[in-house]
Amino acid sequence: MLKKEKTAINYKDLLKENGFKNTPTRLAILEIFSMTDKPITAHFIYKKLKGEINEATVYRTLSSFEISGILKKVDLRRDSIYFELNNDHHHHIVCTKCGLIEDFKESKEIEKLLSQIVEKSIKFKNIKEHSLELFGYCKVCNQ
Amino acid sequence: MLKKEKTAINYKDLLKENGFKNTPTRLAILEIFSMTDKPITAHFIYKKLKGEINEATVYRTLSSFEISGILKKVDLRRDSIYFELNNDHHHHIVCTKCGLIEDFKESKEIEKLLSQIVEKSIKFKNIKEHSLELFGYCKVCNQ
DNA sequence: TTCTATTTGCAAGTAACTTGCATTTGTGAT
DNA sequence: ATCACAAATGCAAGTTACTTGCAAATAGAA
Repeated sequence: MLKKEKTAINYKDLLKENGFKNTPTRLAILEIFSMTDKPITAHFIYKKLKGEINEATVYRTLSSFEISGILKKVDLRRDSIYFELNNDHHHHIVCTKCGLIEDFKESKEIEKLLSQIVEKSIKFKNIKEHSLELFGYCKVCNQ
Repeated sequence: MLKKEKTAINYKDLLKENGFKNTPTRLAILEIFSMTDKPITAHFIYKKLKGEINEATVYRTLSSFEISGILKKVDLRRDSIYFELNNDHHHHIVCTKCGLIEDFKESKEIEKLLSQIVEKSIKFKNIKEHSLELFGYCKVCNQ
């Protein structure tokens, strides 16, 4: 198992705020997310912490972090589900050939147009989130 | 196995255009898609045709239809992948509680804003498609 | 009708999680 | 500091959704 270590950012409080116990496993997982600027999979985290953590624990942790809102699920049309820190709202452009990911921020205009769609909806009232991902070839793969 | 039957719409030509042989299985699957106005899963199709078709064949057929462009994959954040006919471009509002789906058409404005995002991208050139799904509670589940 | 590549059925295999249960550990109360 | 207990973890087995290998069947061309 992992040993307790000090972390730069205060993840202890983040865990506490969300009703989680402050364990080395959870700190280590949050560390990896903070060091990685693109969405990652459970398996990626498992490999990074291999020997120090059980894969089932990774899945369980990611799942509870997602429910509490610390993490966000991202579907990149690949084999498995990706997660990223849920601290700034953005979307992705994904190369379906090599897997390259580029982030983009949603403009105020798009946000406004989406909320208009919800207002016009007959059956829906409470829209919490949305996915918006672009798929295609990056400049390298497009050659 | 399924017997050959006449279908109202000419799926025979659709299959031929896409280089597929005209089999009862494929016609039956296309029938189900044309009768169903929302995205469906491989398992849904299998149940509809139970006893007349093998589940592996359903998966194989959906996969090749998706590659050829007859069908479109939709990720509705549920257990399995959904498919729908790829004949008119639209998106979905999904109730994460009961699974209710409402379609919406993308406005010209959104389309324009998305293409501006691609133009501004440094790493990407050839964007083929995008996902845009809204998630939340429908009016019934929101109570 | 015959030939052949494609399609299908069947069964086994795989990848990505999930779950049950025993053990360990963090945390608040004493 | 110690205790008590719920929460967290490890391990192994289970599940689900899908995939693959291969032999048999069949659509479509000749």
